[in-house]
Amino acid sequence: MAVKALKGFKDIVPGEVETWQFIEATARDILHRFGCSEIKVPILEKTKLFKRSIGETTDIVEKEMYTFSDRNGSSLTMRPEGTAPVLRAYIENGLHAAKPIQKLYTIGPMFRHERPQKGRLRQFHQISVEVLGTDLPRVDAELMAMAALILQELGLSASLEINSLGCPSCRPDFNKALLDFIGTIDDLCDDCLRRRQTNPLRVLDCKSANCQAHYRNAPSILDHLCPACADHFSAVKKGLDLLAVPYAVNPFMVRGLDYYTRTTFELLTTDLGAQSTVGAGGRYDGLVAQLGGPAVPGIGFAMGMERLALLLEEQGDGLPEPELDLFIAAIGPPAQDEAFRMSHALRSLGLSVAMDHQDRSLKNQMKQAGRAQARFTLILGDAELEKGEAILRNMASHDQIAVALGGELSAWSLALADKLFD
RNA sequence: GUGGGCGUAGCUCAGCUGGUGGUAGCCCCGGAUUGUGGCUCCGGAGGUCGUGGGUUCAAGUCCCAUCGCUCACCCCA
Repeated sequence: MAVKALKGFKDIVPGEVETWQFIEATARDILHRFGCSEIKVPILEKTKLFKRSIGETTDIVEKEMYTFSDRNGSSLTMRPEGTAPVLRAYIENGLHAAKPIQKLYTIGPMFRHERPQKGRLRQFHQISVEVLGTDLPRVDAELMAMAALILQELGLSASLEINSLGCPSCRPDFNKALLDFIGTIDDLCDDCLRRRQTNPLRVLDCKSANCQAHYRNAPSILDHLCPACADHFSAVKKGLDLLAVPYAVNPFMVRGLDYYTRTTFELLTTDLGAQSTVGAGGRYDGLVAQLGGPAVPGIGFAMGMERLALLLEEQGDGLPEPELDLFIAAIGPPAQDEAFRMSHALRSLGLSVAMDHQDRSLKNQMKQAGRAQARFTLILGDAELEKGEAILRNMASHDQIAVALGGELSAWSLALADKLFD
């Protein structure tokens, strides 16, 4: 049996990769419009980094990380998310000193050992953005508006939900109120009983109809925000209103990582099977300091590229086929030699050129040219070599003209080739 | 970690209560057109029926095991 890829690890093959390139190019373009700079960070980090940032008791850290020992015995982990490595790099390279506000993005693979399903893989890819050095609410609004714009320019629709998780000074109040409330319910489902211990907030997300009926009266985090957090949240909403970005407030929204403070948000869709989140993020004002850096606030989000690609299949218009400038159809060994030389010369001039090296029939080669979406085909056989000119065929119009070998051809450009047919 | 569905050609899939693997579609090659593509027609190539065992005169089909894929739960991008 041939060796196959690991479970949850996927190849992105020609025919699919064009979608990925489109996603990446679109995202990069928009990110740059908003003043973001790319940063490339390693895929392997010390395990400690993720335990400290994501949280020891989160599912990611407890059971989903690809962690193993290096040859010297130190514990390494393949990054399960992008924020921690980027913040580590930000601190390590002194980027806070280089610029008061850093807007950084990174694109690449993340790894989580989960059971794969639609829209979820063990190696998946994220576009991950971090804005460091400011806690102005408008930055939050701007970041969400940017995320929404990326989806919009990809031709995708998703809804934005926002919430505030408060800060270390107001969240404990809410946690206590929530736990008190849960304590009054006597028929929680098994999942919720477990969640009550591990992450009380998460019960509010329960899919059981019975539980949901109870939670309708649950305390809302938004009623427990301290004045500073409440002000921040209303300023964020005002910012979104000013930019005319539609959103819904969801006080029950929960995030899976421990480091979030204040603003959190998700971009949701119903077109991804059981997965509904295409992108998500939030503010993490204590995290940089917690990782040993300066006490600067930050906010970020990530979008799942597999999920974007799935959505493009569901909602998108399809991508244009790549074109080929020229196919050279050569008949017979002498013509093939000449065509071989020509193909390289023309590629050196900037044209995309294809030819066949297998001595196939002209008919077959024309077929290949058609399949490859060639704009022009150059036909070259013994007769043409003798005359010193080849036949240039415009594939769309079927017009053909004779062109001198070594003359027009050597000076070809795309524009010239079109003009030759006037 | 738990549960459901599915493994037949490179891809998408037929194959009924066991009885010789499909003129199937796409793709590929050749021909119709001695040197001119996308359409059409004709011909051809391509298979350890996931793997191992069992039942049977006979297994793609039934049974067991195993591996893989997939969807869902948990959780998440």
